[in-house]
Amino acid sequence: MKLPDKYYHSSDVVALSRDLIGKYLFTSINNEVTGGYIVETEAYNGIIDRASHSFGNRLTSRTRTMFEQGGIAYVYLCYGIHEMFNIVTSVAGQPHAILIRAIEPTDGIETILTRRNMETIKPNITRGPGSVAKALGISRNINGISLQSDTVWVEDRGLTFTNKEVIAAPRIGVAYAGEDALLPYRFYVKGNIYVSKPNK
DNA sequence: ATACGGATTGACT
DNA sequence: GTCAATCCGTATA
Repeated sequence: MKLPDKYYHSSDVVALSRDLIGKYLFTSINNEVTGGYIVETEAYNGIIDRASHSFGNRLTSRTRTMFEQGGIAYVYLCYGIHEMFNIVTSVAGQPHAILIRAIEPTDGIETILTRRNMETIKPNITRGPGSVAKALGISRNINGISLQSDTVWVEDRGLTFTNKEVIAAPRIGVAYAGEDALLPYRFYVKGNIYVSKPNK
C-alpha cells in the first residue's frame, strides 16, 4: 500500500507535486494513526529555485536533509512557531522537496481534534502546512525519517483528480524569491474546503 | 557575537 | 482587514 521508495526518486519535483494530490498521508505517533488525503502541495525545485532553502546549493545543518536521496521527511521550524512537513524527492545530491500544505482528514479524527484543541472538525483543522503538521503530530524529531517507516508514510488508495479539478498556481509566502515566486509550483484541489485560500 | 527575518497561524477590530 | 507570537538558521563581523 505504501508508495515505493522509487516513486520519490523522480527528478521532476513539479510533476510529483501534482501526482501527490489525492494520495493519503499517514502518521503513527504513540500508536495513534492519523491521516487523510493530500489536497494541496508546493514544489521546491532545488538549487535553481530562489524560494527553496537549498537555493544556490546551500548545504547547512538544516538543509542537509534535502540533499539526501528522495523518500524521506524534511521537517523544519518556521517563524519560531510552526513545524513544516515536506517530502524529499529525487536522487542524493539533488535537493528537491515538496511541502504538504493541506489534507482532507479521514483517519484518527478524535486524535486530530485533541491535537488541534478543537471539539468539531472545521476547515482550518488541516488547512495550511503548520496545521497539517500539528494535526498529524509531526515535529522536527521525525526529520530525515524514511517514508517506508511505520511512523510516517504515503499510500495510493486509488483516489484521483482530473487535471480540470487540480489548479496550478504561484506558491504562497515566497515573495522574497523574486520572479521565482511567480512559478506555478502550487497544486490544489479546486474548491476543496481544506485548501488555504484562494481555493477557486 | 550579534542582527535580521521567515515555505504561518489565530486572535482581534 | 490588521498584527503579535516566537525560535533558529543564516549572514556579517
